[in-house]
Amino acid sequence: MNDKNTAEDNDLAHKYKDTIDLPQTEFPMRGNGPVREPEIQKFWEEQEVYKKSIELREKEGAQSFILHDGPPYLSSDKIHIGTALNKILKDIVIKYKNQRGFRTPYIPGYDSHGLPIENAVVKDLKGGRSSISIPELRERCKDFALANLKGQEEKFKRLGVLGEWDKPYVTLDKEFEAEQIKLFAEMSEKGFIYRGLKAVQWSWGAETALAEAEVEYQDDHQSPTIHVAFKITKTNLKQAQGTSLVIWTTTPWTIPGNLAICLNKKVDYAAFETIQKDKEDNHKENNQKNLGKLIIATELKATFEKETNCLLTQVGESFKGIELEGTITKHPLYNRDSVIVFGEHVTTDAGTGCVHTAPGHGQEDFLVGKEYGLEILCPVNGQGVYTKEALSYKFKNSEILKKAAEKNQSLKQKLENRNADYSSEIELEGFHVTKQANDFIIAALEDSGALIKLGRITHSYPYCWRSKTPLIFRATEQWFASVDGFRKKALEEIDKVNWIPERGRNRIYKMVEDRGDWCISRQRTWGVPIPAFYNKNKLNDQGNPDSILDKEIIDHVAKIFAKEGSSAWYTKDIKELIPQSFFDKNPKVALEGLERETDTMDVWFDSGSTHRTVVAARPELTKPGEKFKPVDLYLEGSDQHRGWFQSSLLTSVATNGFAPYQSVLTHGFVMDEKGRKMSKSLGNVVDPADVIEKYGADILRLWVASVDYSIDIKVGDNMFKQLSDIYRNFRNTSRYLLGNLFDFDPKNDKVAYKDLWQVDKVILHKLQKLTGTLTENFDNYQFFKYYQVIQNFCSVDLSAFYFDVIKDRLYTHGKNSLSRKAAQTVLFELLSSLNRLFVPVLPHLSEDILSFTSEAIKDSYKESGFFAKNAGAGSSILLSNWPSIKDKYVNEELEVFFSELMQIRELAFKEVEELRQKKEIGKSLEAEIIIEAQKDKLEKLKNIEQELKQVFIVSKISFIEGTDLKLTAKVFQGEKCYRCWKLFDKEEIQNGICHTCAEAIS
RNA sequence: GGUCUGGUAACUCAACUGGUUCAGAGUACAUGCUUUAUAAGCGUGAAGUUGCGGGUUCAAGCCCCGCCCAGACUACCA
Repeated sequence: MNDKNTAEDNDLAHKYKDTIDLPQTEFPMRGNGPVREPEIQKFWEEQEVYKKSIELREKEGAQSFILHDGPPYLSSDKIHIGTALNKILKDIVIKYKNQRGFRTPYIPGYDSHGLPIENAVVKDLKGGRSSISIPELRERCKDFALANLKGQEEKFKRLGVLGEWDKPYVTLDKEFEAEQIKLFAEMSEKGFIYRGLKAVQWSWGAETALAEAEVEYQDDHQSPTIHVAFKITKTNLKQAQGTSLVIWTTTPWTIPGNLAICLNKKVDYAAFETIQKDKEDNHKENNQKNLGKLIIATELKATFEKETNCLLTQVGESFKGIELEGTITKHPLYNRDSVIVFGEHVTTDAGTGCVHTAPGHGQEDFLVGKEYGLEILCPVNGQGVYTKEALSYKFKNSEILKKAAEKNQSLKQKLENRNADYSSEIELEGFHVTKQANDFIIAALEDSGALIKLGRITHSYPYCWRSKTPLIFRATEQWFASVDGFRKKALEEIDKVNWIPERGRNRIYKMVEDRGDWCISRQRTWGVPIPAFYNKNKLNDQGNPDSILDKEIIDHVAKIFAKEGSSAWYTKDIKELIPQSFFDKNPKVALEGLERETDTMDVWFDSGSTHRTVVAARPELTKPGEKFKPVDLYLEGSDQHRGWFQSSLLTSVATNGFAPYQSVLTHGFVMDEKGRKMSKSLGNVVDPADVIEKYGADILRLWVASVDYSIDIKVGDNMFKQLSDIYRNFRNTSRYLLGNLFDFDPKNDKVAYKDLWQVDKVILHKLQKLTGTLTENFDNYQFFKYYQVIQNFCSVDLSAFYFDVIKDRLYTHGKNSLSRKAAQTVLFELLSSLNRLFVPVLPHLSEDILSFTSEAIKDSYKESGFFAKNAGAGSSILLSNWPSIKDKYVNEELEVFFSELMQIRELAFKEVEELRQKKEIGKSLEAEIIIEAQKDKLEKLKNIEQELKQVFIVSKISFIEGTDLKLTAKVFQGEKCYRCWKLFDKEEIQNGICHTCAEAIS
């Protein structure tokens, strides 16, 4: 081991230290994103980089690449990590495509109408929603939405997302609304819009019908369960005479709507003599009750006995359900028939095999009711309260009702408010279905003797996503888009779209194939009004005023909306909303008999119409002189298969006849580090704002680029810590490049390819390959491959290999030596490429790198195609071109040479490491490597002896001819050059330094 | 409940249509070196029963069946 710490050592080392060419740069080692990024973003804004990025490409005559933004919802001014992911993915695509020379307008959008906003606003109203007028309420909703828009916009910008932030699209824009109802009119013209009665999922909490998307199921819903006997009053089947059918239901409040009992034609039924044991009274002798003969499905006998505490004894032959055709029973509460019908949905999984059927209160019931021509009776209003049609009931035993009222205070209250005597005839009108009606009906059934058993069940039940109240089924009149009218075309179009990943195609295909008609109307205030009128003087089949949906009127209204916004619908006189020409053409319609529609459109219709209201309407998004065509890309979370992708597809196919997009890319959902869903209760929610505050936006963007977004995406602090390390590696790689290029002027210093060393050529080759791979990865939207590949290049090829190997040349060979300039030539190519390759994912880092790049190098960029044409001096890195592959640097042969070299290097390092472990050496320059190899191989290696020493970072290599390749290392007993630190034979050192060094400083 | 997707080292990803040897990289970790990228850099090392259990095959991380876990979508039990 050489002595290191003598005074002489220090003197000499100090003497020569100033003569070596160490890297020089101010580029900070740490990114300090939280502070530095906002500065960079300010620079982008001041430079109007977004605007320039479009204009420069336009001047080049570029093709457009249109990524149409799906609008996030404005219910909050914060953004979710999933939204951040989405926006960053979009921005990566846009930035990349722009670098590739495309004209890439990006117009951010916002979804501003709908229930959640309305609810939030109403919640803050002191006097409730009725305390202010509709236009006032709408005004507040608008303010609320726009305030949130400001908040979200700020956060999106902070992500480094570039776009038309000054002119985003918002679904509440006047022009947007005007175009939207025109689109609606067009669908109506084509016969795709109709008004119909439907059993819809109804939220009494929100007083509206809900779209499928707005329904959520709760698993722990508790319901009462009742077994109820319906006396048969007329039947042709002998076994059924003098018996009752038993139904089972979990919604007692639907009993007033009962019009039928549904059986399965093929299921076996039988009448049973039924004895019920009274549980509480079972010591007494008299603890049994004879319930008479009851009919249920035979298969359910045991279940029934258990559930109702009964003992069943079959009477007579069993029979198929079909044999009860024509049978009539009596409603247990009213003097009304309940007829027997049949349906396939009746199973023997649960209940009694006899299904209580209220056509106004259930999907299946509704369909069966229609099939059998039953009245669609729905005695419940929008608030979930019985109407007059629910009739009345008089208790024989008023004690039963009294007891029920004691248990249910709200029922008691209701009864007392009415001053009702418990024994009088009680109108059901005014009872709320879940709050009072259930208990009342149960009591009434008990009183009438029809109630066999009351129980409780915990099951999953649909709830309103906003008001969190249980849903009911209600048959109501609604506006629909008839998907049947264009389903076939829509499916054809799905197959023409490029779905990324491919399975997205199957998903949306099946959804569109199976879906029913699209219920478009919402009984809400905050939305685009459905531009329809009702004629009180003409009634439809349901006895309701006839509806008018007329293109001429809508076009007229659209003009008003375009000028004043859609609130005009509520503030203007009807007279102003309808053009005179309409009355001229329809002389039978009188103005006095008309009422305006109060429903608004489903918000999915708002966003689903953006291909018309935004893409076709904004000149930036259509190429000058070009007709509207499907945009290149929609990019959203996979939940949008049922949402935006579908609503956009449907409205576009219905009106344009084609899909609004050529490609659709979907990403998965963001989970926590363990792959669990994020939820407030688990406390595992990652807030993008926190990440930015702690690590900066580039780290967040790097995370986006590092994960396979096609499946579930995990996120957590550990990941960000690791990403920071990778980021630091990128940063230090850049810092090394900048530092060692401080004196390099590409104009004068570039070294010809033939004068480069082998390792230089290898790296240039690898850089070309890297560029090729990354281009491919981006073209295929495989960002995580980009991340892996570029990371590997920076740490393995550069940091651990090339940068280490060329240090001796850079630092000691002399400022203007060919070998130093050769290495710098490569570093220059690396800087020029990497700086731009970082852009899509790490724009801030890229800008930072450029700003610390020497003027000489920046000058050379101007003419080299580094930037978009005409980008001008002081340009942002965001105006750069994606690096292209330089064929002159591609050299496949070197690839083989390189991998061999790396293998040998590995062997050498292992040997050297052994010496180090034995404490015989410190740095590898203190070692000598002895290579033993076959003659021809040995010759090859001998030829590049100088280079090999650099590659192994040792001071000497000896060659011995042998059979197999073998490397050994030993301590090199030489003298140290105090300038370059390599060891030499004693006689080669003069004044403490070697010949080469002496030459370098002479 | 149904359909679909995924499960490879602590983390992010590899392993072409089943086939070169103990399933590979990077990061993290351990450890040594360096003080000439220095709040940096380099070397070396350990780390995986490829979710579990069967099966097909000369051969399975990859194909088949079952199960477990996670997620998404969809439906709803009257």
